Amino acid sequence: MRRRASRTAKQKALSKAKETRAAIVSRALRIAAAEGLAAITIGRLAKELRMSKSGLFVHFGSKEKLEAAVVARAADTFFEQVVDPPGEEVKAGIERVWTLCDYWLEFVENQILPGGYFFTGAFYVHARQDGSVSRQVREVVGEWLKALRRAVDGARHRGEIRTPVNAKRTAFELNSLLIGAQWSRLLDHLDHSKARSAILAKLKSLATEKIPADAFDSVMAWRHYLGTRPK
Amino acid sequence: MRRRASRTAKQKALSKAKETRAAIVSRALRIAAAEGLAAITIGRLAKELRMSKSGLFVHFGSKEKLEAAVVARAADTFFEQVVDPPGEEVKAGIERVWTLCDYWLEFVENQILPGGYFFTGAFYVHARQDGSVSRQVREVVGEWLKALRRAVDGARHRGEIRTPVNAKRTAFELNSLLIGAQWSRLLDHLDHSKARSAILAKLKSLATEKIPADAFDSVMAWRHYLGTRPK
DNA sequence: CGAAGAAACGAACGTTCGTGCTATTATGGT
DNA sequence: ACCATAATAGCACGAACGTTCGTTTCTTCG
Repeated sequence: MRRRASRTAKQKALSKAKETRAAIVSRALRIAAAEGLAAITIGRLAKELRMSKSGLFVHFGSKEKLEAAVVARAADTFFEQVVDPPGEEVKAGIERVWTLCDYWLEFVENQILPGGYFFTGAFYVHARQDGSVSRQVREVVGEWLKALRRAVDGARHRGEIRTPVNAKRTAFELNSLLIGAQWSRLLDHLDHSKARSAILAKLKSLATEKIPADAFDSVMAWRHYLGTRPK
Repeated sequence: MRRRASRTAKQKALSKAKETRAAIVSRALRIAAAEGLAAITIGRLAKELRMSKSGLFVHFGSKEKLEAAVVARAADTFFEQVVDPPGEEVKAGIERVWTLCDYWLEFVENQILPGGYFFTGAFYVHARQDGSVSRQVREVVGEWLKALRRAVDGARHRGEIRTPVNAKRTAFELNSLLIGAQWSRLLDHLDHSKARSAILAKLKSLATEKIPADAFDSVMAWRHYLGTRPK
């Protein structure tokens, strides 16, 4: 009984700590998304959150664990917004492929993580580094690419994509367009319409006659097709 | 006359200093290419070069100037290897476009800057930052894209690319494939053959009948065509 | 209310960062 | 060989880094 009581107390108390922890991670994520993971600093975080360095520190035990928490949170946000938004029907076929790309671009546009280039930037920094955080970053990026490949494969098995096509290569080309779009956006403040057109053109070149060719002619046409096609 | 003498002395001495300076920049560039610009540190450089921090420091006057020198050297290397290799005839038309892309990939493959992802990585880090170094990085990347666009435009004016085509968009798509190729290489140790095929496919879809379509069917076929076509 | 325990604090540790001084050593023209 | 001057070294600085410590404040249950 004493044990039970103590555990209850612990839980309540921990919930308070969890809030603080979450607040720290949020703030750290904002910094990281805008300036890179390396810009996260215990001292800076403490100052911004009006806490003491030590009080903040104990929530994680080490800088590395803090960074890991930030990456994990960023990954959650990304997958929730792009790969499987909760409460939304799972798409299939070419629509699934399109939706992945479309949401990816939206994710960057909306700056859900301010700066919006969290993983793209983080990946380049950590691609060749070792350390658990770097591994974590690479893993998330790998998961994304796997999801994209699975979508292409799914569309092929559904007969919406021509069969003699390499899913890996298609995913590679689509992913390239996405990254390139962000690149152009960062360089010239270009919007993503070019990228969306290019993606549709790519899909058009892959699609079977199951889907009317003119559906791919513009983003508008495509969205209209998605709304009106026979289920 | 005294002035002349003193200037001569200065020049000789400066030439010695220039060597040291160059050695420092080389070492710093190696670090930056492998671990990012941020990994450059006066202390680390001094240790690796068996110099004192201060002795090294005075060559540049500030960390920022050192970084600027590193970026400048990296840019020189890049343009020399990719955009206009000295002593090589300037290509034209579609061949010029292909050569730019091909050399770009080679630049990454050969790890001329070890790690090979100097500007791609640096760009992501500095795209949203301000400061003269960041501006410098963005400028180099902009120059590259401009060169690519000019090449596409040149090919169009030569009648080798279909006219109703947007040079900006084509350059965007090609650049995307390049960046994406490096991305895949970093993620999966993939080689660049997928990228080269995709680039040729893109060029094929753009080319006029001036160039035989089957020349684009593989890298081998393309290289053979380049070797045997009528001048 | 009072005791127990969690959460936050303040100060300090040892490093490393970039950057100044002042002194010493190398170099090269006369 | 000498001497001006360039090149480098040595040392110290203030700030910021991540981390640890002992102490204090807040929360919550009995």
